[in-house]
Amino acid sequence: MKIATWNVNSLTARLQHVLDWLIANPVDVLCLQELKMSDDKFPLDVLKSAGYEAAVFGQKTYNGVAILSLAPMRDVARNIGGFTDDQSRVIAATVEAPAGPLRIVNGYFVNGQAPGTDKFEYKMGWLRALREWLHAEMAAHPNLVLLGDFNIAPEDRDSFDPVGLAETIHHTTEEREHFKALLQLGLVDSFRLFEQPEKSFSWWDYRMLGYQKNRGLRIDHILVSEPLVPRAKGCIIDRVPRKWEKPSDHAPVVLDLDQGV
DNA sequence: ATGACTGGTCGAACCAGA
Repeated sequence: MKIATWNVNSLTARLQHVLDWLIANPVDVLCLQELKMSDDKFPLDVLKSAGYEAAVFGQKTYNGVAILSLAPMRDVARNIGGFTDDQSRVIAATVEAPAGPLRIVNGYFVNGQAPGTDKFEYKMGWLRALREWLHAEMAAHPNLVLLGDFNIAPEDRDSFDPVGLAETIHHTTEEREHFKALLQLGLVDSFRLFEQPEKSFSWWDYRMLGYQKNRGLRIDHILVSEPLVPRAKGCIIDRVPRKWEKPSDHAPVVLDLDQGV
């Protein structure tokens, strides 16, 4: 089965791209971020016609996340348990897969703007709360996938300019420590389980020909809990829709998960 | 050095993204 994540930068602007991409890539689960729409605007019907159930946690103008799934979902949870947040950034659901239930946790992590700002402090508090909540979530759900737009480039090789951008947003030691702390919970960065091209990125700035010059960052990730590691068959970044007209600035990331034995 | 693009909200220039 395949599980994907894609920050679409407005589902209103990108609905046709999502539908076109799903026809070419009929993944079992697609996690979306930055819907930029309230729940009542969510295109449930058209996605249903495409074969997908949806669990939605929208927000007007900013943020907003959703899980699309071919199989029914249950136990849908919104935002980080025990953490009060007026921004819609996390949705979780359990998907019944052939090899047993999978807990899907879809996050649109805080951007954080720049170290020293209020937004950066919000990012740090948010990441701390996420980790604490995930600790319990993983105990309850051994087969767990944490995926989405992390807004963290975990290592220097995940940035087009690690020296020039050292200790700037997405590259700070503090953010990277938070990423490592997620791994220490028992999660594995599935992309790095496999050999990958150098300069693999999932986001490119719209400005200054960012994509054409491959000036990007790898900030969209799919982490899997340890029991799922032997089932991971591949993880790729699909740059194709980034070349379409009026693209999202992010590309989808796709994990191929074996059915298991 | 700062700007650059893009989407949303408006109903003109913002904010926010990364």
